[in-house]
Order: sequence, then structure tokens, then C-alpha cells
Amino acid sequence: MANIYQVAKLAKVSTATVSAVVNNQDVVEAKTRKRVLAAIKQLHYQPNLYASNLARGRTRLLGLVVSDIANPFFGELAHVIQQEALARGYEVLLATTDFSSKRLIASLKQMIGMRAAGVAIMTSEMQKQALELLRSHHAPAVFEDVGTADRHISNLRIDYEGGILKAVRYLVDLGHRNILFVKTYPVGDERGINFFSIRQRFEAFQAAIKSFKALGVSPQIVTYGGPGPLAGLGAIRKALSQSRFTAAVAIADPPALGILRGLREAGLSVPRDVSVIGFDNTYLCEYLNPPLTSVNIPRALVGHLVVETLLRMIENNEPGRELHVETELIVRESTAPPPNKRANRGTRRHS
Amino acid sequence: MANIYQVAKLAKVSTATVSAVVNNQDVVEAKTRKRVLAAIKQLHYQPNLYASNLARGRTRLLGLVVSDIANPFFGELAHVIQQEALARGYEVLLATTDFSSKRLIASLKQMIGMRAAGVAIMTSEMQKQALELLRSHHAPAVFEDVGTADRHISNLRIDYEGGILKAVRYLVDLGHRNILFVKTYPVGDERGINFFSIRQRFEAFQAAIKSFKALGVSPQIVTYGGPGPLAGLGAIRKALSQSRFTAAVAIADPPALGILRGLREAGLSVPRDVSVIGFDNTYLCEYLNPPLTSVNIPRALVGHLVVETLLRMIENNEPGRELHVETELIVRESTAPPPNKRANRGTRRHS
DNA sequence: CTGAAAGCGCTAACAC
DNA sequence: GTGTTAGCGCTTTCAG
Repeated sequence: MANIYQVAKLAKVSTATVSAVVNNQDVVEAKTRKRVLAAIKQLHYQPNLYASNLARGRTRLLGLVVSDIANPFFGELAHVIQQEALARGYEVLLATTDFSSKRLIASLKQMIGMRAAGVAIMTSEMQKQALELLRSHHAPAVFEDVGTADRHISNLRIDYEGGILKAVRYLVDLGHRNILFVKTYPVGDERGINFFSIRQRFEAFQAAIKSFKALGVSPQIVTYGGPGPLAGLGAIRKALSQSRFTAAVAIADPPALGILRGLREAGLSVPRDVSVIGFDNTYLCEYLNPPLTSVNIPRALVGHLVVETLLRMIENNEPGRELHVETELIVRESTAPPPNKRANRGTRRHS
Repeated sequence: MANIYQVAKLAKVSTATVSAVVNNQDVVEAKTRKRVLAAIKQLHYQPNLYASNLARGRTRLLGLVVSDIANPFFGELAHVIQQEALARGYEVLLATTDFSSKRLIASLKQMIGMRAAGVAIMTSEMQKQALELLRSHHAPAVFEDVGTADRHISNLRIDYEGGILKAVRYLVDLGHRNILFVKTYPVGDERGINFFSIRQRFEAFQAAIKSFKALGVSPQIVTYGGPGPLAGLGAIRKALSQSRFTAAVAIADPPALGILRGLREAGLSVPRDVSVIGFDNTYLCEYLNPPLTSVNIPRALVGHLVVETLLRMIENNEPGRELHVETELIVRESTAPPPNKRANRGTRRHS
């Protein structure tokens, strides 16, 4: 593969000139430039990125690591972040962990190895080790829910708690008293992972229920592991056989898919018999049958904040800061008052 | 950031030794190795990938470019390809084009710049330019439906035609005669793109219809641009106002979402009033209401073939070859015989 | 406006 | 086993 010397020789200039042309440094005479361009085309020259990054000593590369690209939420988020970064002249390197902390560490190492100018970690699994890794390299980073910001690390806090509270309150206002929290979780390949966002949503649910205790609201919990929709299905089957509830709150939209299906196969109608609320408000929600009520996380805002913050840290050497994003409940047709006369139930009616 | 010299100095060895340790070349005495490891840890040394790739002169990097990660099909495909590559000791660099041929070219250039050992292009937009680019660099590649294989390029052919034929035949066997093809397309940022897979599916539909002409089967076509589900919704609204059909075939699953919703909002029931068939058999299908009949493309097989073929070209210098993958119809609950007594219709019944 | 040349950090002969 | 050293291909002063 042609290199810069061959181009220089063919164009009868020095490598410095070729470099200037390639990088659009506006200091080359039009005539020379044209000659160089011709040589480049003729040799199909494509600069070696390793050599140029090595020589340059810095990159315009942002790392983004997410848990699971199969969840549309992450897909949409990755998309806006990429757009935003591109517009600012940065490339983004996307890595997926599949909820494995090993892969998280590996991805981070790769990004450090590629000397990414900044890194955004939007995973639900967390590891102290990941934090330390980044910290020891002084790589600007934004973590979701890492605790607190410091010199090189910004902390993005999404108001899961408020979102859950709004969801529960809405159900309570509709008249629901037996509310099920469907706590699904991915099955990673090792233990010791802190599925932070899951725990957080769960605790938020407990807190929300508690605040309505006086109204006689009682929580039901069902736990089930597996990939999104399947876990939701498994969970709801389990719940139907052991709990009584008139509403279910899912931890994310994909599990809600499974919940809807499980309810349907049990002969129950949504929202007539059971109300269902999802989380993340992915684009799927409005195309489901019935359209799914869900808690929205403003992806565009999150994406913008992440990139903006990263670039401020990178380019202006600003310290890490606290980012705060609100959530809201988007009401659709999967929620309604609980069945009127019927007693609460959780198993198939044999009517 | 610490470099290899500092590690070498601290460990009182040469850089060659550090390099050997880092790359697990089993030629270093345990004692020395331990010293080096300690130094690495102490300095938080992380090798500079640019330097090492530059020096090495080759990479274990596979490029993968897809159109749209928001379509779960591509997400799943990317996932299996990544798994497969990882297992063979390769990293994969994922790029998304958003159906823009500009971005296709840009992604390809980046991959060439990173000297990817091989590249897989699984996009529906195609450009001669992309082909030429790869060809001029002798980078092993596998294209979907590029035409024919040559020395450095393998051609993956997915039997869309057979899939569509199976779908149409199934509908015809059920008794449908007025079948709508919902031809949605992404709105890219420029013209001149060949949405190959779309055209192909469309032509396959026309051919299928033709083969049943004797039975009185007549095709309806509706065209609409936009992002998947939205395009499906727009298309079906348009179709309802102008055509008569008892079954609809979508070009992919996401548009089918929109179709289901559009039918519902028109007061039509699936499959009682209209049957619907999707394409790609993404995981969504079985969670929809009703579960969606769809044409399956065996992602695992495709992923395996792609990686296997690429590696053979890379490592054994084998020439490009023809890959062939079959499709099959997965029947679920969105298809049924057409309404019995009622005349064919396409507008809301005012009964 | 263009050229010469010193690195960037690492790898891989080759020598010891 | 381990050290020396010549590149890998590009960028970037600094001269001219």
C-alpha cells in the first residue's frame, strides 16, 4: 500500500507538502496541491492512521461504551452521541459490554490504548476498577451514576427516582393498590457486578410505594434473569402464579414486551385487567398494541450533555461536573383504572 | 502517559523484554517477567496501539459497516459477527452509514486507514465507488449482493427472492388475492443510492405475483419514505385510502410495526381483516400483538459465514467466493385467510 | 511556499 | 534470556 514517500516522490515534493495537502492546511500553492492530489489519486494513497496519530500525539476520538446495543434505548443514545460528536469534528468508538465487567475493562483499555480524547460510560454494570483505570490515565470521562464528579470525571445523574415515583403515583391515582415491580436483570458472565441502574430503579420503587403506604398501596416484587423480553415473559409468568396485582412496572421497555405477551397468553387484557408501564420510552412504545405508557429519558439532551461536557473537559481543561437530567411519564394506552368489581387477582380467570 | 521506555527503565530491562511481556511471548524468565509486570502496574502503563500497530504492520481488526443500527436485525447481526470475530482473536470496528453513501465511503476510508485486515459491508445502499475503493486496496472484503466474487471480494447472497416467494405463496394458499407490497425506504441525504436490497425484494415480489397470475392474484404497491416504523405507518395510511387488499407484505420488520398500528387505528383487525407479513424475523416479531409472521434470515449463519470467509481470505490468502444463504417463512399469528363474505376493501368499514 | 530531519512509541530481527 | 537498534509512516518545527 502506497505511503507518503511514494506520493511525495511522484509529485516531486517533500512529505511535508503531502502532509499539508492531506490535512487541508491552507498553505500549499494551488499548482503544487493539484500535483499532489493527482499523485494521491493515482496511487490510491490512504494515510496510515496509526502513523499519523502516533506522530500527532493526540486524537479526536471519543469512546462510548454501552451495555447492550439490542436495547433500542442504547441504540438511540449511541446515535445521538455520534451525531453530536461528528458535528464537533470527533469520531466515536463504540463498544458493547454485554453486561460483562470483563468486557468493560477490556473496552476501556482499548480506548486508552487508542488514546481516546474522552470516554463516556453508559453501562448499568459498574466496577471500581473501571473508575480507577480511567482515573489513573487522567482521561476525561463521563460516567453514569458514578457517585461524584472530580477533576477528570463528570457524573451524569438521571432522575430514575422521580420517574418511578411519577409512574407509581399515576397508578395510585388511577386507583391501583397492588402494584408489581418486575425486576428483571441480564445474566452476565460473572458475579460481583453492580447493576446500578437496576438497583436504583428498584429502590426508587420501594421508596415510592412507601410514600403511598397510607393509601393502602402494597408492593409486589418479582425477579427474573435473562435477555430483556424473555426475562419479562418469565417474570410475569412467575408473578401470575404467585402474586396478586392490577398493575406492573417494568425496569425497561424490552421486558415490558415480554410482560405484555405473558399477560396476553394468560388471557388477561391490558389495560382492562392489568396496567403496564415501561421505562426508557423507546420508539417501540408507540407501536405496541396497546401503546405502552413509559418513563421517558430525554436521549437527545443526554447525548448533547455528554458530548458537550466531554469536550469542555478535553478542550478547555475544565474539571468534571455534575449533570442532571429529569424524566417524565409518557401516558399511552397500557394504563387504566383497575378492574372495578373484580377482586384483585393474578391468575387466569376461569370465567 | 507512561511509555515503554519508562517501564523498561523502572524494571531494569530493555524495551524488547517489556514488549515480550506485554504480548505474552513466552520467552521471558518468570523473575524478569514479574519485575516488568510490577513496573507496568506501578506506572499504569497501557501500550499505545498506534505505535504498536504501526510497528507491527498488520492488525487483527475487522471492519463492519451496516446501514442502521436502529433496525434490530443489524444489531443482532453485528452482535454475532462480533462474537465470532472475538473468538478468533479479532476486534471489530463497527460503522453506521444512516443510509448515506457519503458516510459509507468515509467509513471505508477510515477502515482502510486503520488497515483493517478485512471488511464486511452489510448495507442496503451500494456504490461502485465503495467497491473500487476496496478493490484498489486489495483489502479482503465481503459485500452483500455485490454482483460476483473476485480475487479479494466475496459475495454474500441472501435469498430474498425465495423468502418473498414463500411469503406470497403462503398468502395465496390462504386465499388472498389482493396483496399489498409496502415498499418503504429510508430517506438518505442524497440521491443516486441504490437501495439494493429494497429493489431486490420489490422485484422478487413482482415476480412472485406474476407466477400466481393465473389464480387471479393482483399486486398492489405503496411507496413511502422515512424511518422504519414511521414509513410503515405512512405507507399503510396511504394504501388504505387508495387500494384494496387483504394482506400486506412489509420490506422489513420495523415498517411492519407501523403497518400494524395503522391498521389498528383504522379499526381493522389483524389477521381477521388484513394479514401482515414482515421481513427479517427480528426478535420483536414474537412479542408483537399479534405475533408477526416474518421471513427469517439466519443471522447466526450469516455472521459465521462472513467471519469465516474473511479470515480465510486474510489468513490463507484464499480468493473471494460466493456465499449463499437461504430464507424461510416463520408463520405466526398475523396471517389468516381473508375475510369470508366481505368484499375486499381497503377503507374503514362503517358497519 | 517548500524541504530536511527529528521524533512519536513500539516491534522484531539479530547479536550477545 | 535479554539487549541493541533499525525501522513502521506520518507530523511538525525550523531553515531556506
